[in-house]
Amino acid sequence: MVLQKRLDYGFNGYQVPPIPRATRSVRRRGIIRRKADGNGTCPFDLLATVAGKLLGEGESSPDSTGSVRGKEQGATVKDEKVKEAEDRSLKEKSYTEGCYERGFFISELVSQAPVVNCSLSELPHVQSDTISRPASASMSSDCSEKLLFAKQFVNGESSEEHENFSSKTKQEASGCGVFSSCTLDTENDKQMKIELSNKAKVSTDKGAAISSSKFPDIWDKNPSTLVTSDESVKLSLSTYPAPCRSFPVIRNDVKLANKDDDENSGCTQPSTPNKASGAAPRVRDRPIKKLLASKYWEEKLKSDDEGHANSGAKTMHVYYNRNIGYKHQRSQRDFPFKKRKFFKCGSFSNSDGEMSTDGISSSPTNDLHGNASGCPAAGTSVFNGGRAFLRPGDSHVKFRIKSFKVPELFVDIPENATIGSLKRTVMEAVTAILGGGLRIGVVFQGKKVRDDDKTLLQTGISHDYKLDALGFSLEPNPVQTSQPLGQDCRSSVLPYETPQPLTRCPSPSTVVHTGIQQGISDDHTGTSLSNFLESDHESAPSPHYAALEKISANSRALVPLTAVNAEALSAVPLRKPKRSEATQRRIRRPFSVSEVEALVQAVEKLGTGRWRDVKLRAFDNAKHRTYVDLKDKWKTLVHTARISPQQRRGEPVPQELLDRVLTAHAYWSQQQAKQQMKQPSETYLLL
DNA sequence: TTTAGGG
DNA sequence: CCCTAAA
Repeated sequence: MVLQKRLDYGFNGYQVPPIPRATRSVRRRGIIRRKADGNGTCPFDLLATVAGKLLGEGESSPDSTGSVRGKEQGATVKDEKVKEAEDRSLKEKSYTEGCYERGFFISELVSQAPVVNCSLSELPHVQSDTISRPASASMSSDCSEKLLFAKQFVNGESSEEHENFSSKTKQEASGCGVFSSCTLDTENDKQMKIELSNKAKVSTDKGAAISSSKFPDIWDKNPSTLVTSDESVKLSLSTYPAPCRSFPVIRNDVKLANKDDDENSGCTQPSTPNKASGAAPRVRDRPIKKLLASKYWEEKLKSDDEGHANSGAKTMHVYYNRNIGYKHQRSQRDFPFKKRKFFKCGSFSNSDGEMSTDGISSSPTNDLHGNASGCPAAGTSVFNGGRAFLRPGDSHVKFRIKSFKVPELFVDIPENATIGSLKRTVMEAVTAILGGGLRIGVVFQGKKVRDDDKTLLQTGISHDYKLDALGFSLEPNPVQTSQPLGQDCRSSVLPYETPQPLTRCPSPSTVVHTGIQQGISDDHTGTSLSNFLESDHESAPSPHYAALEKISANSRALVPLTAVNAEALSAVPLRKPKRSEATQRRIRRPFSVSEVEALVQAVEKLGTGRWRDVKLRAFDNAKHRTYVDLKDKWKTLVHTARISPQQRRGEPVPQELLDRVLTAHAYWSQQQAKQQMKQPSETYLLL
């Protein structure tokens, strides 16, 4: 029985570390400089820049070594330490600072003991204050079973929410209840679920409308484990930030700019009581590679304390990365990660305070407020506070994006899976999300800026713009298949410009970490990513992917099952737009006459429709010729044979061969037709 | 993974 | 050649 148990983890949001870490490359720094002048960059460029940094950076530096805390801890379930970590994470998340919390809370409820509160309180990272609320909420539900509940709260809701917080939490708790229903009700069943989500509450409650039934997919595969109850769904929806996520923006900090390192960066909010916030920052910085490594987490965790790695001081110039790696999306179901269907608009913004120049986190409340503004009922998801500074004489507007949040993830993993596998699973999920394609949305003064051609100046984004006025959001690509919810919410958002290829986030790990940690850094920025689930990491060109893949590979050994769902917001697929370098088109290699002959000969013998055999027979050693290539070549040969010699291009193919092509084609077509005749007849007979 | 087709 | 739906 035990073995059978699974854990579902829903991570609502991971935060993506602030993009940049100052340390090494520019990219790390979150700072982006843009010209403010009219001629300068347009919003679109800005977006691209942001996205590029986020996604594009392939490698992140892994400096950190230490222990990772954030996520891992959260993830790790083992021992009390683990619990603590979870708690921590919870706290952090709960920390209201910025957004509510983006973190997740993970509480493990072990048999009947509603330990939650304690755990929360205990959470190391978090200052007790921040978290308590959420924690309580989650805590409230006791689950006899082990219940891991991690949630991020995202909120951008207004202050009201803030007040309501407790109530909300409760609700969420109830949401847990859902789980609980699974778990609690059936005490016998042991299930462990972890749900991490950033849920931003969506003012628009389409969510309500959404019933679990509508989104069965997510869970369906493992019904037992998954939470299907409507309530849960609702909750999540409600919580969820809409598809559009907003995140805090960036502030231009001169000061920050100067700093390099993680720790230094003003981003960190060390000062603030909320540790959670602090934690987040750390995460961000880490390079992806490290992230990958299991150690990665730990390191981050360690780093957290001290440093928040924040984006470095140096200003970065934006660059666009075009890495786009991704491949085809697999069906959602197949994909290990489950997507979350709904996305509403969730938005959360960070409060200004957080955004504060120094990187000082703002008080939670502030955040909330900020959020509120950020996510209007209307549903604009995005929001954030950002500041732009303009130095006199400087026509550039600098932005510093502290972090983007990664939207929730769902992980379904067996109870007996190892912590390591859990970590990997999460990592994979995160990776998938990031790899799915994102696009950036810009919100300025409460409105989405859709005109990519406008300059920053024209838009009003210049040195003197106000802090909260500018926000960026990560939006999922519309491409994704399912996005039932997401669409609704924000389809409006989508309309943005076409996505450009974004580079990948520098460090996935970071993201994750953050996530775990919880909304730590969020304060500033919340981002929502949409995720897709693309299964193929392979395709991903960027280094990240490589790293990721490794991870995943490793993890696989350990983890049997994982289902993660990423949600997709509505959005445009980033990747699609352009194929980044990563996915280069294979070089064109015209077939030589000899190859054509070999092909013709093989087809004459084997017939069409057996391309694999043809490949094996005639091109077994031609690694670059795939059976698809052979098939395509045959197709073109047939076409070539049918057209007049004058219309043919390229290296001329002996007419003799072309004749054979036509002959063989006709023959095999006939054969095929005969087969068809028989089959159908049988079918008819049956009918 | 292959096949089959459209792009 | 690429991309995908189907199988």
